[in-house]
Amino acid sequence: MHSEVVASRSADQRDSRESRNGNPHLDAVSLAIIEQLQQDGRRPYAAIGKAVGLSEAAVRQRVQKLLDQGVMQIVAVTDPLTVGFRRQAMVGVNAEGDVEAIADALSDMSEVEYVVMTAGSFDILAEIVCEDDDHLLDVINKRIRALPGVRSTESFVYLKLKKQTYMWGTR
Amino acid sequence: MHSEVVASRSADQRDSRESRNGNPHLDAVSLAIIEQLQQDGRRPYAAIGKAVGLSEAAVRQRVQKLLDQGVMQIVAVTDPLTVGFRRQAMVGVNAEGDVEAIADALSDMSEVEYVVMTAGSFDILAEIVCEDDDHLLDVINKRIRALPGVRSTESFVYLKLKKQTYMWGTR
DNA sequence: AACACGGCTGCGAAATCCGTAGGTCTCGGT
DNA sequence: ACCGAGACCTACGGATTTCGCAGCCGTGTT
Repeated sequence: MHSEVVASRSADQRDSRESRNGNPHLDAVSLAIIEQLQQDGRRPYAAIGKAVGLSEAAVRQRVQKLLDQGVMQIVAVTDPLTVGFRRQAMVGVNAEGDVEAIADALSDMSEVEYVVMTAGSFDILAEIVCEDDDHLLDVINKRIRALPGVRSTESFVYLKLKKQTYMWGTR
Repeated sequence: MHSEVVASRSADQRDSRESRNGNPHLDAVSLAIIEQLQQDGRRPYAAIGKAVGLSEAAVRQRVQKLLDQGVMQIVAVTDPLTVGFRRQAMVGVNAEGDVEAIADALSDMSEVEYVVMTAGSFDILAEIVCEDDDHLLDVINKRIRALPGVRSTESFVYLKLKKQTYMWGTR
């Protein structure tokens, strides 16, 4: 049937401290719960409990804790194209000075979906979601390049999205 | 209070065909429903109904349809770091020949979270999620560079994730 | 030993979900 | 003009789920 996760109780309870990097530690059962919710964010607690070998209430408490801790969130994700956003691009940014401040400024823009500081020939990568070419042009040229400290940018306009998963932790 | 979406009934019902690009058309009410679920994927239908001005059953039917059509999915998303993936990178790929086939090959790799074909100095951008440096190195050098048609790659190792939203359609 | 703490179970009440029947409006065919 | 099909909504009762809480059990501390 569905692979039960049998976890010795005592082992579970020992594992509920923080690991050294300050992140909450996740045991096998919590990972299994996350996997269930990655398949269907609305799956009932009782069904999850049956799959991972826990009571409904226990699953509910764990899920609530994972949400509170910010380990996961349960959200609707959409295909941008069907929601009316026809132009997307990844923008590589070269910056000088306070790079993190620039990353914060990018994060404040609503058209910017994703910001990450990187090592390599770009200091920052930012994903932009726009309604049309004019909108995209405006964001890149007028707003991003105008930020103080931005030395140069390079844009990669999306032609075709091939894969997009939310399956972290499910391998 | 919370901004009600008042939609003239007749206008709604007219709007439920396919738009010319084959994508299901979304009216204001469906967008409002999506917004609600982007804030909390488990929000009860009745609460959503109150917010968007529809009955519980109507919301339920719309949500089901949006899921069936693939317009959205309700899933748990996690912070990769807390789930044990410590190294991430964006890889830009230059390719020759059948670029789409290469993108497909990348998509088949479980470590590859995100693949997009682009215009610009890279043909493909791929996001890699790995457990450690060895794993990352292995994926990039042994598996990606080994693909026939891959001319060159450039990697951007993630230093700090600054923003990651799932708020498409919410502006 | 006693106690605090974290985590699990069990249970009853409240809230939610689900299927379905029935109404309205629009469009298309006869 | 009329009728039927289809899309979408509301209403409603029964099944299911969620929720809060009391109680229990290991573990670690004093």
